[in-house]
Amino acid sequence: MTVQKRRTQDQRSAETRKLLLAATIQSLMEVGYANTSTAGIARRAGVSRGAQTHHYPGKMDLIVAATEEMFAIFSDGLEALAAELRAGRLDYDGFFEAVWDNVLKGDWFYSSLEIIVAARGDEELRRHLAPLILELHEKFEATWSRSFVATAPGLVSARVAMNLVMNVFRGMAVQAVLRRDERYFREMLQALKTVIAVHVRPVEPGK
Amino acid sequence: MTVQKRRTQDQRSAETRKLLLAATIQSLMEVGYANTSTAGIARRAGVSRGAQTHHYPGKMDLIVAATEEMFAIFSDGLEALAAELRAGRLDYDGFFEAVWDNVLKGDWFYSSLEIIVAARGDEELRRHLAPLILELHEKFEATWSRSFVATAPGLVSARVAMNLVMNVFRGMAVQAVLRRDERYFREMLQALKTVIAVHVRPVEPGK
DNA sequence: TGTTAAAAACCGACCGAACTGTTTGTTAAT
DNA sequence: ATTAACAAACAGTTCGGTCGGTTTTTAACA
Repeated sequence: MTVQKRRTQDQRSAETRKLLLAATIQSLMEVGYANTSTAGIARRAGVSRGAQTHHYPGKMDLIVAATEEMFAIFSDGLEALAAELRAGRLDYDGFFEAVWDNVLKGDWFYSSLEIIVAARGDEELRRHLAPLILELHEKFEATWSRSFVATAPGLVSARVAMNLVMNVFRGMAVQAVLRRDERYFREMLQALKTVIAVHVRPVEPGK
Repeated sequence: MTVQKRRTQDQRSAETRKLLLAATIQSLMEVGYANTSTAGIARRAGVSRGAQTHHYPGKMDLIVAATEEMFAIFSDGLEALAAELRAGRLDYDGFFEAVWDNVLKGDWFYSSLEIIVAARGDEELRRHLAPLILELHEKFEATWSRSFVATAPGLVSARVAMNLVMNVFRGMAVQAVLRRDERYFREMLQALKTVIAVHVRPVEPGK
């Protein structure tokens, strides 16, 4: 006989939603969008299907809410690393290594890739996600421009350099799906750092 | 009353298969993997479902065969552009523009992205695709190393530079799904050319 | 060369499984 | 008592795979 804790309605809602969103992200990460079903999410979350439909009536609601959560995790994570860099507790190389590690090892990147790709074939999903992506990019750029300065802004601005880096990471992660080769990725990462270092450097710590 | 052309069995097979593979690629491009069904493919191809199952019994057979076709189109296209570059009929800038144009405008890139992402959640599909990807990469590297030389091979080799470029393109294409901004992409492309030009240059035409 | 049996290509109906959304009923909180 | 949270069964659809039957081509043979 388990003891029933008394929880407020808000607590019950919040906990159930949290479970559902975490299960959604996990499902996208593990089995991909094509194999992610609302029933499967409810099962993973340990929540009845009725509870799931109550909080998120349609599959789209679940996906969009999970995406918001992922993007928040992502931008918070990047900002935390950038703060370490600005504080001088992480150097240029270490920062890149840490970001890449976050991309490849964290749940959120591949989950968001699944969703973005799915959105390509789903007009409604795309409409919901587009503003979220724009907001995410703005946060990225804000974080990045607080942390790096361009050596020759007229040629390659800090903002553009950042987008190059993020795009390389995106591309590498896609490639990693079918080509899991640690040595190759270390080589790529090293080259990326070299190539970007020409155009951008961290702000002076403490400045 | 249409006149029935007499065709050999080989011709009939080849034509039907061609229609089915083209329809598969088109379907992946237009509606994505999640919304691509075997019945839909047969409909697009103007082929009965029976004929489809005869030539490609399972969905996987269809997908794998279509992937082989796409990869062939892709590597042939890149080699053709590189040949133009080597012949001096295309300069460094023009080559990059043309490759990017191929990526964004052609059917094959997003189709292959759909398949790669789907493969992440499907062990069997991944097993079938992995060797195809390796073969494709080898062709890329062969084409590229015939066409470019590194300025400082010890620092960033021609091979690694190419992979950086391809990864940036991959990343940009993914980004383009939710952020269709022509100006932004031109800016990125310009920066990419600038950044890579430091480490790599085309072989001398005619050499 | 004309005939015909075998093989290949093609057709479309059918089946079970899985999924999303809906609905009706129950329990817990206010 | 009223409302929100939770539970579970149900309905309609779609999908991938299977299968018996038909048409076209091939090839053996008289």
